[in-house]
Amino acid sequence: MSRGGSSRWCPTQEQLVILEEMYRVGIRTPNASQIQHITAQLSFYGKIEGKNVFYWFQNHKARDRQKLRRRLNKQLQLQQQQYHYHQLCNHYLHHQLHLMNHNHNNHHYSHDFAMDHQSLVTDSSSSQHRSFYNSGSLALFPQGGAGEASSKQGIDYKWKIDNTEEGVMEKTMKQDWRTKTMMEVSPGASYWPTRTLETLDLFPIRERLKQV
Amino acid sequence: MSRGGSSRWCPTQEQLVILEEMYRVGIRTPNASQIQHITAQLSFYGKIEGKNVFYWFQNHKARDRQKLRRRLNKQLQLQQQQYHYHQLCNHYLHHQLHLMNHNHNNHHYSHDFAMDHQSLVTDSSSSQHRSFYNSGSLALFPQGGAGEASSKQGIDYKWKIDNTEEGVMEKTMKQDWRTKTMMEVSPGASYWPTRTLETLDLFPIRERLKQV
DNA sequence: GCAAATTAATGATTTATTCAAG
DNA sequence: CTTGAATAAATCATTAATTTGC
Repeated sequence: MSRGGSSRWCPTQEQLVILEEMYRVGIRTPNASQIQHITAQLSFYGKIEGKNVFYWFQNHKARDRQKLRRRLNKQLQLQQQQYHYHQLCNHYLHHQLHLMNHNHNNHHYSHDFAMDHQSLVTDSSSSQHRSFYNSGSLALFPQGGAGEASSKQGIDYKWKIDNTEEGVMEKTMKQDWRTKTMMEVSPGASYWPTRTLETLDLFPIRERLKQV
Repeated sequence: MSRGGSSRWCPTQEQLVILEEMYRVGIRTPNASQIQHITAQLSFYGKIEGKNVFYWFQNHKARDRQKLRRRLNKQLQLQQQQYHYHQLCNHYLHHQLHLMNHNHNNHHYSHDFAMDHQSLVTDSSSSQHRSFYNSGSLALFPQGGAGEASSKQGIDYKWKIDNTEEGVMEKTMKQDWRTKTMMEVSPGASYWPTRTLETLDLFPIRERLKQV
């Protein structure tokens, strides 16, 4: 835009201060009448339109969230980086020992901890080492050589997960896995929860509540 | 269910520890094959089915979010309660003074700060006092008696906002202000953003990027 | 100092996702 | 399952900060 003013609203400092204050005390998505009020009042301090107020709250909210998310992600990454291999090992061992002492009612353990410990870093078939710290991925399960229990089911999978941040995680996993599952899984496995026949909800027990 | 076991899966502590660890490092919504792997591996520690794994992640994720939200709400509430009236006053005054000194390029101020300060607590027409702290609401704007600038636009609104928590706020504001606004606002005001004609995006300049 | 060049902020739009009603 | 309202996310675009070479 050439004549008149600039092509976009440029809030005066007073307007900004007040908007920020309103945001701080909780306003996030003002409705029409609120926007009208705000606009009217802020016009005291300079040219302003309703859309400016609307957009300002939209953007401020979004960028607040963004900042928060970035902080959290950075923190997570740090935590995970600082979580060195031997700490994980110790943690795992500790739990195993603990459980050894307290949870003997259901199961018997035929494997030894040296094996478990080893399996955290070593691929038993290839002897290729990867540390959690360097690879950014993590092997959680004991692998192979566990005798009866393990061989009974032929468990030999290696389980690796990407150590990516939450945001990406959430994004890439948004698919209806249930339909996918039905295609992928061998039909014999009673894998999927047996659903009761869908009946119409003629008389809902109670109204759907918003979670807080 | 009476014979066999209990009617629902009761995770062993090992299973729980591993599930929690997997959750901690980022797994949220495992897909079919992931669930198969997890189930197979966890069956080493006790009876378990795929649906158990599926439901566990579903529930854990949901309850995590819930917890987070509650914490945030509580914090917000606390912050707002601790924000005493006189602090707000000082803050406001401070900014006004600051702006007095640094922002004279755009506007002229014909009202004095004693008035502004006063207006924070006093309704000029009724002399009835309310503190922010006691009423849970907040008056941000100078009121009346501002001479030229104010009378020029006939600004005399009193602006009060509910000091409720985020959740409630969000609830009551769910309406498209744009359509509403068009109905409510006097037609003369160039209030709504002038949209350029929409053209089809036949050849997107570049792929859409994900935010990090 | 200062003005072009570069970068960071942020106002404005568009696109995608979510949620619920029909 | 479809649709509409509402909102969040992503992106575009302009302005302010900042840097840089003189």
